[in-house]
Amino acid sequence: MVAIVDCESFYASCERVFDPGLAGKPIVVLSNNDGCVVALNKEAKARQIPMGTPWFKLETYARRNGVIAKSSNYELYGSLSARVMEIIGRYAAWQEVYSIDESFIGLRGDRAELERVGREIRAEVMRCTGIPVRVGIAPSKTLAKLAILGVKADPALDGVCHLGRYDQAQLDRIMESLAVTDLWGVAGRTGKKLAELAIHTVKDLRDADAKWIRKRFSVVLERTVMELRGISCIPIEPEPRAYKDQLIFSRSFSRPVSSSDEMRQVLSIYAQKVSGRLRAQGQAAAVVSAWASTSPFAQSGIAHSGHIAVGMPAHTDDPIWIGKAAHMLLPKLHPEARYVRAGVVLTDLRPLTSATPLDLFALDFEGRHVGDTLDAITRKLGPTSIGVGYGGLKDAPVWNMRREMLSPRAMTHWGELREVQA
DNA sequence: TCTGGGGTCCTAGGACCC
DNA sequence: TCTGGGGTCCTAGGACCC
Repeated sequence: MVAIVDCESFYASCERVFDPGLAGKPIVVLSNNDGCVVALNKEAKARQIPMGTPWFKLETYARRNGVIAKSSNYELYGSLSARVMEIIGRYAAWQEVYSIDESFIGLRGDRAELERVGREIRAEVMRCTGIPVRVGIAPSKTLAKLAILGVKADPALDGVCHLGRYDQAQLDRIMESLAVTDLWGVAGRTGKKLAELAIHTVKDLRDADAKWIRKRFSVVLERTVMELRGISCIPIEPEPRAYKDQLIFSRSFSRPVSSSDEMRQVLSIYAQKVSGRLRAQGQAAAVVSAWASTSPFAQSGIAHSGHIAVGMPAHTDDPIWIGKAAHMLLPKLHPEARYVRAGVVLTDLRPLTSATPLDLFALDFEGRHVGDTLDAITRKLGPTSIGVGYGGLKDAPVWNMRREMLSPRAMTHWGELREVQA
């Protein structure tokens, strides 16, 4: 059987672990730049605050109604996540860490046994970390995800749902009551297309002709149909990937950027950031893409987004070359548009060892180890201590990220530990 | 004034080959 | 009246996830 263990309102729960005074209060966690709501605990959900609400629209309401807002503290969430995942892993032969707050695991045993293990996981994760988790158990990943919906809907389940507790008639009723878009893997676009074909509920989809679904949609949705019938066909990936297929560094600016000089600087900095991640993976990239776009919410002004993809003559991890490639975006941008976001993307990645280029094609800066030197300096003096070329200019238009409600990094920095008086 | 960031997988269609 | 067939590789874009 497949089980999914997912953390309840993970970011909000992390905040609460180190600030017990927050217990019972509505908490929202904000995206970078304190832009919009990316997580809510159940008290905040009960106040009908929608996910994605921009903070500037919520701020007044929040202050008046005792809603606590927190800037996102990924360092804290990441370290707590690692601990939670390690504990979950003790209970299973294999484990796929699916996201920062979810893990698939494989379990064996009869229903009673699996429900007992589920409760044990829940209790142990709570005891060791203070994070509440839910457990959904079923024959396939999609159904395990569905079982989690059961946990959310029925408090009597006390956090653990083995789908086998329902007989066929009950299961039919449950599936009939759920919209297809409640399913893992079915979002709005597909939902709309399905609705045109009179498929509205999970049960409708389960009972649809799988081959026909494949023809009209894709093999992906066909797999969902099979999984709903209890036939597991989305494989488990126990081994974390050694490498990413692509690396992205993208950020919104703290104010719009129009001038070419400023954008050149932004692209240089982003290129240096993403090339740092590349070197951390021990990889080199052959394609550099860059993009910039204006605000989709702007009421006036020029709406524009530009993007380029540049093939490199050889695989490289050099921040200077990657920066130069990213600069090729500049002529594609509109001189009067106010850009609010940009990104640099690296694809066609290879491990550095097998990327050794022929000397003939080696790039000029290769062998000078500019990247390694940058890495060494930033490790010692911090991420803003040095940059090359335009990325080295002070007063960058992008770095004053707003994080006005940031909690301490209580798991990873000595100076920010939580103090307790006995 | 102020609306996130980083990924994966699949498919259609074009380029190219013989 | 008439212009092949079969295949691979690559990429852009769509859809989805958290």
